[in-house]
Amino acid sequence: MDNEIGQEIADALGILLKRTTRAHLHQRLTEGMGEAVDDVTYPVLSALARTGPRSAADLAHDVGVDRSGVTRRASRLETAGLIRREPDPTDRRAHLLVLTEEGRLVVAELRARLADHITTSLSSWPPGEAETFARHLRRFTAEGPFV
Amino acid sequence: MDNEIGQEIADALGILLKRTTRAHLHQRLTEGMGEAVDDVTYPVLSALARTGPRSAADLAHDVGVDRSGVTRRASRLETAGLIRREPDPTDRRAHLLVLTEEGRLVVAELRARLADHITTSLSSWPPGEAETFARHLRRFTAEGPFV
DNA sequence: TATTGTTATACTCTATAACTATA
DNA sequence: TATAGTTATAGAGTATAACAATA
Repeated sequence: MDNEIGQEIADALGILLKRTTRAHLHQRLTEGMGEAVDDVTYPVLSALARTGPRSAADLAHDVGVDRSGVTRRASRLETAGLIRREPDPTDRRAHLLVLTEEGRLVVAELRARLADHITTSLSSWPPGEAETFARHLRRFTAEGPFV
Repeated sequence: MDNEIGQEIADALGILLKRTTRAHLHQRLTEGMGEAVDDVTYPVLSALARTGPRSAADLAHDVGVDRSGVTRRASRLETAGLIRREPDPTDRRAHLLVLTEEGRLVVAELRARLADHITTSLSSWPPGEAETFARHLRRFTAEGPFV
């Protein structure tokens, strides 16, 4: 057997996927953004920022919950003023979830903080290796064992 | 700003850390191992296999829950016959959680399946790049933004 | 006094199943 | 019929706070 590499990656993923990882990271990075922004609601904001206005059913797969879960998260975000619901002009059953201006600012700020945080943690790496790692990690998530 | 790399890694992590990732992966890999083995209880088994018998309070940090959480998971695993509780000879307040023979077999099998699964998904990578990625990922989890 | 394992409690988040409105 | 958003419900998992036993 030659599974050393697989084993090494599996062990590292075990640490990354610990339940507390997301929560701790977000807790540290969401300072001053209000209670509505946490590791549960951020994927909704992030997906809207990445792809533009979407319906709840459409977002469900990206976020990793079903449409009732998207509805609940959207309601929290709407109350906080970070998104708004608009009727879908092409389908009167559906609503589009749209980032408000404040929502856009929050996403931009949190994305910047997260990227900064990661960049800082890579600052001691040899030149070029961080780039290589980023490329590999992207490929791994795109075609890796989770797909 | 030169946060392209940080941003790229952040986006990839967003996919990796999706709530459903762990659950789906485990669901696919725990075929035939009984109901007690899932993404919630596996970290307990895995930590015991890695470090030997431990107390619940001692395991809590590794697993990412508090000691009451370890107790609950341990009770499920004990009922399933995968671990047993033994008195700690050095501290009569504590119990050591110990893998049974069946527990050892389950961990070994699941570790092998996981490593195989990852190795397979990397089989199309250029020679040497998987090794590089594994090394980078280990370093990233050891000293990265989560520490 | 402090820490151990355990349990009861309250809380959060989830999927499922309903419901109404529209395709 | 099927799918949209929403809501009530039940289930799983958690942290917190208690408890008795031991350090």
